[in-house]
Amino acid sequence: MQDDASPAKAGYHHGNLKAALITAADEILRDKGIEGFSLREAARRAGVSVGAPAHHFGSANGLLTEVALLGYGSLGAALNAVAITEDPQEDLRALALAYVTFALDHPGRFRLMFRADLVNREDPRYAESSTRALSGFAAAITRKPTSTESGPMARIFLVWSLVHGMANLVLDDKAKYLFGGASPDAFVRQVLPDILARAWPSDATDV
Amino acid sequence: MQDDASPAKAGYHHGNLKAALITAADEILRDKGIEGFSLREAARRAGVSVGAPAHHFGSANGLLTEVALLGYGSLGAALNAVAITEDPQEDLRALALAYVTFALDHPGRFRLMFRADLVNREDPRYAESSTRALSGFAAAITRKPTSTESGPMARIFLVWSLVHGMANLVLDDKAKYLFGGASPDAFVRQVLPDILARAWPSDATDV
DNA sequence: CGGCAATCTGAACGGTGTATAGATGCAGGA
DNA sequence: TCCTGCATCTATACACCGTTCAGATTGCCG
Repeated sequence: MQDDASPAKAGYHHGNLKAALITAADEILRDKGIEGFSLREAARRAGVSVGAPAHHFGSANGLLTEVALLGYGSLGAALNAVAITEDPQEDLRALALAYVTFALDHPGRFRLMFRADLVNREDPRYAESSTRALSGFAAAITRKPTSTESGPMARIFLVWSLVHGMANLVLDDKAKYLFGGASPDAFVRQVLPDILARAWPSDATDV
Repeated sequence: MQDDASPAKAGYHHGNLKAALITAADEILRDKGIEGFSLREAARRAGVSVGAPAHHFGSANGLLTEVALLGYGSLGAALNAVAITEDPQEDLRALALAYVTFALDHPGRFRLMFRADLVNREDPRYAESSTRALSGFAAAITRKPTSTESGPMARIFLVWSLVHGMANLVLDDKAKYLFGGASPDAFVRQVLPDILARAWPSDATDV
């Protein structure tokens, strides 16, 4: 993605503006978060005029949709990088940690991915991209024996809710009200693993 | 709050502008959501010039902080309205349902309450207001026996994460990818109670 | 009843997204 | 090789936004 951003040729025609704008937008998200994003700054970083992005993306929504799709790709990669063990509970703990870590490492991307007002979910790639990102969770949950007769969707929803809630609370710096003034990063590294180990012990049979 | 908004006197001086602006802002959140809010429109709805709010709140941040504090008050009221039974698990299910229902009934307020960039958390009333709102959860969790030796803070964090994650996923219309195209409202009324019953059965001893 | 301080106005500045008319230059056909 | 069509990009304009500030207004207190 980095290389795609370099102009194929300098001059009136950028040569690779679409990719350059996507990269620029992603970098703004990294630098200033989702609230610091502006279409004009993306154009500025790509070295083009304010109206140029409209031709490729129609609107800011169109550009951010592309970034969100990349975001789901990177989340999926982060989750798939978690080694699969023979203990589904262990896998769930590792996936949960990876999920929260991703949110903390890429807060801009993560927040964008869930913003229905900024991302065009009608894009046919959206459902596929977001579903694939969570396929690791789905697999671990289906592999995991359960004592309840809950359907797989209900179980996925519960697990997803838990990790998504943890990610959001930590990202919004709400955990500090419960665990002292520890930084979000320290919390995830030092406290969260313990919490997960007790939430999903390897000998449990819940959900 | 509604009555506080009516001007004590018409004329150059509004008479009760501070309360009127808070009401106007809350109504904008109800009508157009957090992204549709603007300080200028709040001034417009209160029938006052664009610079008037600055005197009372300093900035948009200051006004929204007041609205967020009211929001935590209304969330606390919604949670405290849940009847306390002799079954802590039953209480947790009712609280969870109330939490998600509140988020769905007041999406603008709910989203604002967790926006660190829009709300001044240094305000001394903030910590008190948000802690009190969740006191019902804390009480139910402390009353609930557990088989693990997790600390109360860890247990609160887990429960809060679960309900907060559910609220956010439903609010962001993500549940539909798991449970067909059911509207968020229908999901909360028809599907969620079942899910909660299986997540926190009355005879369980987890978390 | 006079003056002070709180309150509010109105205009200005720099920022935003979007629309549109016109300039530019690449690519492919004659 | 020329040249024409079309995709691409520029520049400008418009309507918003938050914040600031000098000045007008008025309630209130001495």
